[in-house]
Amino acid sequence: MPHRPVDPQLALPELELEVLARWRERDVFAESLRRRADAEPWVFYEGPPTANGPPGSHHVLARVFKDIYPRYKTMRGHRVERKGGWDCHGLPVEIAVEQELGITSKDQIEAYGIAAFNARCRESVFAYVEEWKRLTERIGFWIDLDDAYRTLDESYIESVWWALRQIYDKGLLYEGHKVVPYCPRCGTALSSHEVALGYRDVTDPSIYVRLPVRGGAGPLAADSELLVWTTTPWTLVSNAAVAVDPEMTYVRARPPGGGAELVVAEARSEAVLGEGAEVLDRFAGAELVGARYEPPFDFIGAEAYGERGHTVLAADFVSAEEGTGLVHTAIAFGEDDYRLGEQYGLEVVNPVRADGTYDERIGPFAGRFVKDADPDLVEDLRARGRLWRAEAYEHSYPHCWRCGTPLLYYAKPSWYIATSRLRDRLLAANETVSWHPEHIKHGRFGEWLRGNVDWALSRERYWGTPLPIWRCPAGHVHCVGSFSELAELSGRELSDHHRPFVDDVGFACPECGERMERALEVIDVWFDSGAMPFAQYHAPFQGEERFATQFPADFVCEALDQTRGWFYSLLAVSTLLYDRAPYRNVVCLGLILDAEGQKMSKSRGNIVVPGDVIDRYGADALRWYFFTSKAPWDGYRFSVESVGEGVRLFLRQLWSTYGFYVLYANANAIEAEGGTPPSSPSAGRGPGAGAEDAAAGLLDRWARSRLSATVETVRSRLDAYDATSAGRAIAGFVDELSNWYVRRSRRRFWDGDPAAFATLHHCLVSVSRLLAPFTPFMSDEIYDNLDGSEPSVHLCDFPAPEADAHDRELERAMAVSRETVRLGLAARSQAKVKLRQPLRAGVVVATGSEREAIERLSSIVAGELNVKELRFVAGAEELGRYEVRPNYRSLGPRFGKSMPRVADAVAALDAGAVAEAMGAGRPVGLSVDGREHELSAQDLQLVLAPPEGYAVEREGSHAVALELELDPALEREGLAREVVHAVQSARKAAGLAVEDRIVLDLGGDAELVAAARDHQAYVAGETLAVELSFNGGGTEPESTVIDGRELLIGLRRA
RNA sequence: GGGCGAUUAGCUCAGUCGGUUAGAGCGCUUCUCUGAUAAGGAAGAGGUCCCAGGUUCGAGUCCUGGAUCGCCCA
Repeated sequence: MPHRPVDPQLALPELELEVLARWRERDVFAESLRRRADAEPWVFYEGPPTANGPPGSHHVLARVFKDIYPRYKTMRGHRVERKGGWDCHGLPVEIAVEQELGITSKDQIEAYGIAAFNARCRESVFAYVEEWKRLTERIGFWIDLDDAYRTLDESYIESVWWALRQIYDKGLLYEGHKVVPYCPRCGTALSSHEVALGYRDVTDPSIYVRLPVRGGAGPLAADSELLVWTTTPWTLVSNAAVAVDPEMTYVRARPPGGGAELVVAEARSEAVLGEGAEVLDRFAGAELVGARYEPPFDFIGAEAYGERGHTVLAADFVSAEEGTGLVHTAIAFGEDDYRLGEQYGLEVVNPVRADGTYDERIGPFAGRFVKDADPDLVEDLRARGRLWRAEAYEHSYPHCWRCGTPLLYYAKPSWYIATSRLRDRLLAANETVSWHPEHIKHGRFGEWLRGNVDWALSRERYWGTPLPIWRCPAGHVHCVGSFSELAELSGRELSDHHRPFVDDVGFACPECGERMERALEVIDVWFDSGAMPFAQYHAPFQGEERFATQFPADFVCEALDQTRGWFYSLLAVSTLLYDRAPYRNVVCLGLILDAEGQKMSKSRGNIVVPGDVIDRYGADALRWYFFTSKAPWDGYRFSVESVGEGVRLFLRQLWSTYGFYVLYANANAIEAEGGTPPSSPSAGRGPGAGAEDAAAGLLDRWARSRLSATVETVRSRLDAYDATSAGRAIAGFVDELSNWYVRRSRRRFWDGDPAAFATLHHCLVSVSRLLAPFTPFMSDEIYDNLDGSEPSVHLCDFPAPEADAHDRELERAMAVSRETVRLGLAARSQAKVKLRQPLRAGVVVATGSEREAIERLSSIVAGELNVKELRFVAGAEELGRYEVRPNYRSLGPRFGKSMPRVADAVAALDAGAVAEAMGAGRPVGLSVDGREHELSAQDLQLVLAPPEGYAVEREGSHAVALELELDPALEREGLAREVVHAVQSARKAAGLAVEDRIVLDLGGDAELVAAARDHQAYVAGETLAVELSFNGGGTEPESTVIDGRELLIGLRRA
């Protein structure tokens, strides 16, 4: 047999394991790279995961999308290196290890020992690496994990040091203050990631504070008071300034109950002062700028902040949605405050100690925890008449996720990269990138870049790339750019540059000769991953040539949450070093939710384990689901069941079509053949085959044309990173192949028509190549069995459209014909006449090109409808009436507001006359509002009105009616078909193979037997009976009832 | 609180340049076809296209506001 028999019971998981074994045995992945060794590179970057936990469904999602495009591009002729990567550093790793060790603070880590702690971290990040490798292979993700980059490697760290030195040399690396969330109990700053864990709804005081101005100036009177709002009274002791929006309108108003004039934003006046405040003046915020006022507390004088202390400043963050439009500003305790202070040169004054208590400067409050002092501070304000109003305010506020202490926002020293100075360059680089979905580019990502602030690089942690900064007591700074440089300076060689080993390496300051010590921080892990384009090759120390061909990437792909993560860090590092984008195309994947739309989480217990899906439906099914069920960036409602549907619909349909081919190819001893089908499809058949053969040729041509069109679509969609549409186009073609081409060509396969085999073979092999990037397992199985001229489909080129195969005219004709069949079947169903009963004629209403199209394919239509002939009528008169409708698309723009009256006038036209005029190509006159207009054919649509008393189905401009009257000959033919059907069932029940010949004997109802006798040759031919007799069904007949008549069937293998 | 996205049949999703009768698959009911198919075909039931305004001759589609959900950020 030329082909392995195909098990109709598709067992994908088992099949895939066999294919995997074949890939290993034939070394297919490596071979696919070798064959493209000299081809033009197409560059993929792996965004490194951390293997300190098992891979989940979202990882599988990312990995299959990371797989499909490289496979596609490889087949299109590119060399696509696929170097894996592992992200090894960072706080999440440290936290996991802390949990393992049962410790919760930095003190405990240091007591445990940094070296030992980091050793645990090093182990932890590879804890699940074998599981990752297994799953990666199992889902068919081709990536080289044996040569993966690892961010903890010495070579990787050295490249990162080099990059930081470049940035330092450009003057973009500096130490500055940043307001960070800080836990006073744990004594450490928290990362944003940690802060996000600890938001809680709390009630804080919400107070309005009066700040009397010092001397009236501009619109202010001498006794005016500024009104500010805050929910953190404890920060009032270090009030440095008041911020206003210079563009906003403010008022000076006397509140309803009298008293001093208060200044608030006009928009907040009523809400804050109450109804009936007497407005004395209106002015822009700009006029307030520079005014001096008395601070809420006197503990710290204006001079401590500098020249502009306790004055009104213009700011861009003032809102009039809450508060008063005048914002209390404490430089040390807020992000906006701090920036404003920087902008106006205000000094940072922080009277709060590291443990969260006031220092001695705050007199009576010294030593108290700031949050606890809130009520007393408010009381103090009230006693001094400085409180306008106090309320309770409910909002979400961050707390330490470990100990529950409310976090304080503190200005702390930290190392920064001045990315904000490169904002325009970042934006320019972003312009060169093609984002999928597109809205990310100028939406989430673009907005983020526009709001770019300097990159806070340092972390007071342990497990990370050490910051290569050394300082001497005189404040000189040296940034080390390589290991050899450090060795030269210090005279020490390290085999591991992690903490703590690098910490005690010191050297003499090149400027002053004093000993330089390392700044103890490590760097943000995101910088690690952002450095991967060069660090993965240890460039520029090694691998510089490889880097040159592998930068920038053509393609990266991660989940949406990486916009501010890896997508940003890559772009930032690349822009800092090379002033260009590190990638050309980005695909952003959405989130995976459970079947109810809930986020998957361990606590909800709704995690879908990828292995479960794969064991049940296979990796191809899972991949197909991710690729085609929806646009990947919209996210998924994922469950084991949801994957099953795609299997049934598509993979089984393909498998069944493939199985059909193999079954009959083997039965007819058709050899595997690679090439295209013969140009003359009916070649080899006897003379005078006639219309049937012509139709067969048209079906073959149609299949090839649809294939070519599909190839074109798939290529253009994949080129646009739209796997969803591409996959759906393939599914559409497979459906047409199975439910139309094969269905209408079955007889030819039974008869062994080489043209049919060649066509289907060509289509299936092409589909296997189209599908290779999507479902690499099944496609390779089909390819291997049907073609096999290469060791794997993944070593083939991607199909190219065959320009000469594309016959749009034929495709249109087939579409109309299929529509006609649909109408005819509906008419049959309405008349309750079985399809096995032949009818004399189908009457088709169609004109012009539609009629020509159906006529051309009439034997196909007639065959499918089981009618002896197809007749055509041009007019509707015989079958129904026409209605005429306006074509809004063409008439709307022309008539505008008169359109409703045009529609009325069109409805009033005589449809018959319009049909006649249109048929003759004459314009149709129309009178609207007393004026005459001429309408052309394209302005009007003729629609068939529902007829009465016919078995007719209509839609749009054409319809099909069936002649239902039967004569005895037709009835007998119908019965003969029933007999054939019954015998076929009996064959199947007896377990015969499709090609088995039989000896058949029939008996039972006289009319059935007579019908079979009448059509003896037909019955014998259809059932492969080498002998047909009518002796009552033999000795042990099977009995079947057809329309109340008994048929006795006796059959045995010949 | 800010930014981004989503909301169309019981479920999962299409819906082109704004065009008047909004589709498919799954599921359900009834029928049908079958020398590949757990498939296919037909009919039926199933819709306030999230809500409210607006633009327009005409809005699922465009604009504004709101609701709900999700993500990112604060």
